[in-house]
Amino acid sequence: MTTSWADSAENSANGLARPTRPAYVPPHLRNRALSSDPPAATSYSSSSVAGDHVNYGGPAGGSHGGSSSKPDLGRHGYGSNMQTGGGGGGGWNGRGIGRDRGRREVNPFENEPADQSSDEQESKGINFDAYDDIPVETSGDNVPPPVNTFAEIDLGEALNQNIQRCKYVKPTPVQRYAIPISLAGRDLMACAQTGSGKTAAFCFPIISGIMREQYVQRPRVARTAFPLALILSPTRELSCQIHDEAKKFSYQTGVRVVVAYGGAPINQQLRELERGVDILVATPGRLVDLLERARVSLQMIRYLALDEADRMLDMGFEPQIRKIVQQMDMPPPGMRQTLLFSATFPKEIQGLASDFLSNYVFLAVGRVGSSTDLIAQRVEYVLESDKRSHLMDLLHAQRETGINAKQGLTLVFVETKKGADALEHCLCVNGFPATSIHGDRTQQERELALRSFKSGNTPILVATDVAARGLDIPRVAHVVNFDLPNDIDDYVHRIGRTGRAGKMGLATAFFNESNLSMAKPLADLMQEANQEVPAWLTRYAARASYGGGNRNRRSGGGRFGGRDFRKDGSFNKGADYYGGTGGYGVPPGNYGGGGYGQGVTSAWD
DNA sequence: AAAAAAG
Repeated sequence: MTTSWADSAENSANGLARPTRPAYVPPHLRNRALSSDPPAATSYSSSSVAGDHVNYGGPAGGSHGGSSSKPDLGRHGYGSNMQTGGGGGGGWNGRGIGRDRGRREVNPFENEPADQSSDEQESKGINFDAYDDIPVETSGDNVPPPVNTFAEIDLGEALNQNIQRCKYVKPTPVQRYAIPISLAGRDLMACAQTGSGKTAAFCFPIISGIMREQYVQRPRVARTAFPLALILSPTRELSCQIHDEAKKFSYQTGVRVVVAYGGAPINQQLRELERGVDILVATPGRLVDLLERARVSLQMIRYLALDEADRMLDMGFEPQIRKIVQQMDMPPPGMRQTLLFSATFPKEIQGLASDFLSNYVFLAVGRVGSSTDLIAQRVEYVLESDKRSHLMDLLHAQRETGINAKQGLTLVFVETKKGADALEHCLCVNGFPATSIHGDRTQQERELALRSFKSGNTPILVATDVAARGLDIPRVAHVVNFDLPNDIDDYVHRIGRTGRAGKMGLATAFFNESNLSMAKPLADLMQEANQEVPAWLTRYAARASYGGGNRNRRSGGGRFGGRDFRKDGSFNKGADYYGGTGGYGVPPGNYGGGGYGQGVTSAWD
């Protein structure tokens, strides 16, 4: 079995390729793929430093079934419609291959806020010390080893340039592990703390993979788009954010990214789809709509990524996700690569998720409480009737003491949409510049509110859980849980809107008798995160009755969903969170990949 | 019970 795509290219060029394996043809060879020219190995050799442990087209050793069976989806006639202009040196730079009908690609880096260079370090939030000593658990067959630098992974010249343009210096911990696993073609279930660079972790391998294979011939059906990759997320704003990121990563790679979500006119999205799509980022509802109109087909999907995967598979979303993944025309597990990411991953959801996966690698990055180490957590006992005035006291003090002096933003979570409107109004009336975001507002209003908040124009945002997950809003200095959620995982995601990219953050929660079910999980979480737990909360926690709606999923002391549920029920029953058989706290160099080094952070989501 | 996601 060949493991390098140079070999594959050679086989293909000689017309000997078996149809069961994908064959790579470097762009500079594509328009003469059928000639007898020997394939030159020069175009990529310079960057394939890590050939010893990162092999494209299949895992090294290739001994585990299923994992190497990359889909072969009618890939014939490669090079048939290729017209690379011979431009560029790198064999990877297949820009603009017959796509987009000559339209000039907008430079997504152009309008980047031209950082005041003194502030650049600050704004990019590269904190190289914050994640020094991160425990990692991997499990699964034959797990590909991590890398320490982007340079040792051959992602392709164009993508490397974009990584530089993004000013990512080193891969973050989750990226160090997840990218090689994905590049090896393996399915992946990954848990990593909020704000640790998950988006890039799944985007890089997908973009890189498509760059290698964009010669794939797709069916020609009028008005139907055939994306090669699908990225699903639970909210429209998160899909937009992922789309924006993916656009940057795929600039000048020839890989086209399109976003589709509800609440916005569908026509423009349809036009974008008609211009061609490689990676489709979508929310479930709009995607189902597009599938039912047959404007999108999933039959060519080779990569499926679910962001906030546990949320996507919980009660509200599961039927829609099953429909998309299992009841339309998407290739089954093993014929596609599936990547699931979240900061939390309850066991029961892992069970559901395993339906979508084939011989997957489980990855948990982050020591107990590692994310929340960066977030100072406070809990205050506040009666329902005192919440508003208490919040305004906080905001007022904040304004005085200058905790938020540097344009710090405050994100206030409430339980209901009506509550959000009411609180926003109350704050505005009292002279606090606030706006709000929730599912009853129009999409236009939602996006405006988010922009206004991000820009600091209205530095207070009142939000429902629509804003709890994934949104990357720099400079959120303070998250207030005006109403606590009923699920500790939701709390983890909410406070994760601050303390991102290695920076410090503050989270304040208002607790009262209506939050009794949260007393124990909250106290446990805070303790794990080395936070001071008020004595009154400890008393509530001790009193917390069994079964009172408190399904404490982490009775093992678990944090960040970091255990592979496949280990449950066997020898590990009742063991501590990371007490498994190995992989925990991987010592530097254990994988033969060189030292872990000191700072390992940089490319945050 | 609530929120999100199609119109």
